Amino acid sequence: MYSRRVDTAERLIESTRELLWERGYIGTSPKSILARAGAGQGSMYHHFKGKADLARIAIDRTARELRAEVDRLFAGPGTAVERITAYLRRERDVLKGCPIGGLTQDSDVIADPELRRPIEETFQCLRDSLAGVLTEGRDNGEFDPSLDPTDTASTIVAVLQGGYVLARGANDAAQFDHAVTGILALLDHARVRQ
Amino acid sequence: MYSRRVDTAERLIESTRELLWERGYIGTSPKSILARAGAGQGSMYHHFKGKADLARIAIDRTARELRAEVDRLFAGPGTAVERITAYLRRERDVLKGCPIGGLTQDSDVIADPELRRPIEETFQCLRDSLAGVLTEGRDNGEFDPSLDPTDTASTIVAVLQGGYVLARGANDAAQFDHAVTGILALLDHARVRQ
DNA sequence: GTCTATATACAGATAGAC
DNA sequence: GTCTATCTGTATATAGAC
Repeated sequence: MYSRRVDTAERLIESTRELLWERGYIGTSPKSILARAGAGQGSMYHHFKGKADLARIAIDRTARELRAEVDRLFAGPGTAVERITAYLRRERDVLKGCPIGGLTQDSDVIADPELRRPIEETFQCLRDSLAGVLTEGRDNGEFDPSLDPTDTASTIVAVLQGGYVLARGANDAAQFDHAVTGILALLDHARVRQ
Repeated sequence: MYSRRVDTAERLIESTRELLWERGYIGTSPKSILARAGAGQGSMYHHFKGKADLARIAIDRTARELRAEVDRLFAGPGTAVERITAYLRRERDVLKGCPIGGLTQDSDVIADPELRRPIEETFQCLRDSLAGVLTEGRDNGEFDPSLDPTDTASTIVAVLQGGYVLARGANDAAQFDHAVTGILALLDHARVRQ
């Protein structure tokens, strides 16, 4: 039987995940991680090689969680438009930004292939899921045959990520919603009418 | 007659602009600014109150430049789609990211109204320009009357900002182009055919 | 495993000489 | 106006006691 108390390594990883989301990689110090986890220097360097190692594990976990949620949401029922709408309109803390997309602005993350890879894989996963749904929709007559599923999927992911950027820039979550409303309206124009 | 040699304050501002673009606000130290400008501590604190003051002036200038270019590009001739295409396809160093949009990920920037304001104003300016062009296009019959110019403008700015995010995440500028191609195709579906 | 002590370098700013 | 010296605190990591 495992201890009911969450162990120190686990608390360090979770604290790192929160801080990476709030402050980015450059802005997250080992000291702040230790303070949040309630641990001492020794614990961190016992369980992990250092800041980069801990960050890699934290980012990996966040990316895996996001991909799992994408898989779950797109596996559901509904037309292409319905599933895309559900994904774009799903509840989220817009002003916190995307825990994965936000890291792309961090030059130390982008420069380190170990840190960047989970980000790339997450975008790839999301794009693939969207492209799959769009292809389905096109092939069963929901969309105009001229619609390109992969380019359109890229556009939808970009609207999502750009929506976070606009919202944070204006300190107003509604900016995200406007961008989503706009892309859904445009997608509607690409639908085949009977 | 002014000295031909660019003065120290000017070099400090330009160095700060570059570093903010490359490393963000948190990641830019006074030391790195001084090294790039070839100046000593004393010069910086003589001309500016400190890092935040210098950053504010640098961000203001970058934002103003961007807005001026937006005004210039949208004042040109052409249909709505042509002008929007020209803006989205204009040459840019995609992998460096947007010098304004990238700052939205920086929590210290977003938390300081003085630093955030020029970002908000720049997005507002871009959205207004796009909305103006889209309204024109809708009113002269280029677009379907059901097209909402302001939501669509938000979407286009989001695609732009999100395109940078995707490109940096994949370390591949083509990701930006895919997203742009997708939104232009969707806009085409909203056009009125004769 | 976890703690505290310690080490080197840098962040960010001030003081005062020239 | 610009420089160097100096200051307090933090970043990141290692050492070694318990």
